[in-house]
Amino acid sequence: MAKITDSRGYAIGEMSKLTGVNIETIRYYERIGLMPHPDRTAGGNRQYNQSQLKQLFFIKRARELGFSIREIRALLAMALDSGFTCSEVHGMTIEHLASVQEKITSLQRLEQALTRMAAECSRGDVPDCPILDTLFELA
Amino acid sequence: MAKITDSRGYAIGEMSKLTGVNIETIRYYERIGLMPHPDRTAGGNRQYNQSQLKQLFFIKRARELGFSIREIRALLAMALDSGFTCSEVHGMTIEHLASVQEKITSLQRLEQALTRMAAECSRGDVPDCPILDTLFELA
DNA sequence: ATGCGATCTGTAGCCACTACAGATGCAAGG
DNA sequence: CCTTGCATCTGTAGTGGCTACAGATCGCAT
Repeated sequence: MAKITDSRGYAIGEMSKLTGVNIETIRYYERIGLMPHPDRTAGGNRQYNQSQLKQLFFIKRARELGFSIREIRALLAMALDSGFTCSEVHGMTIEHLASVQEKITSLQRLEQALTRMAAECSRGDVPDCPILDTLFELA
Repeated sequence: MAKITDSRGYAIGEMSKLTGVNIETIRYYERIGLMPHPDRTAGGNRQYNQSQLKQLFFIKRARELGFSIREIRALLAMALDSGFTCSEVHGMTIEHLASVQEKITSLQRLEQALTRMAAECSRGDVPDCPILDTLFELA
């Protein structure tokens, strides 16, 4: 049984390269308690283990899915304590999905408004612009 | 010719009610130079005029369209100086539109991923969850 | 004159990072 | 063993776009 992956742990730079999370951000996650305090070398450098690497991947992926830090904290608590239930996780996911869908809808409204405004514009070299007129109309 | 609207100017609270912009936010806009310094009463309260009201409406609308403060600064500069051209405004609008569309696309990708994850979930009362499994997979 | 809501200034907090400065750690080459 | 030079350390401040106070003052109606 050779110790392959866990032999000496990962320095913060390796963690960063492996996960794509910025070094400063990793330290930030530790500061706010999203990542645990890792071991230190004699000189004081951080040394991470395999499970901490997994956790950072987890956070990275959840962030990419648009979960907030607060939500990730909850997801992690569920993932690490064994007392969670799958339906709780499902609930959080559905809730988050709804907020993503809301954002999409409101951005699509913006898109339409902007498209309409741009279409009305002559693009000429004149200082008279229907886009600015629209913005300046008193409601 | 009765002085109706401009008679004594608007207090900040009126500005807020008329435009829907928070009082603190109006002061913030002044601090960062997005709104001009208005006149003051003898006692020091802000008194806004009609054109400042128009400007605040402008800002409000542009924010609702998702323009950043920096972009609004540029739009305002164009709107207030007469040296701007319509095609410049058009350009900014198109650029902003593109960034809105990018956001929509990326949110739609999130939406799909979340929907897929949620669908795989049994929602059971068990501590074994494909959603967390997905997040925990090493890439 | 008084009461009370509106407004004042100034500062700190929010989120999720990012960007330094200045001091060390660590590993490889000479 | 020593230097070199990159990696990492801590701590603080800045970003955007507000929001939320605290404690003082204004202004208007009674």
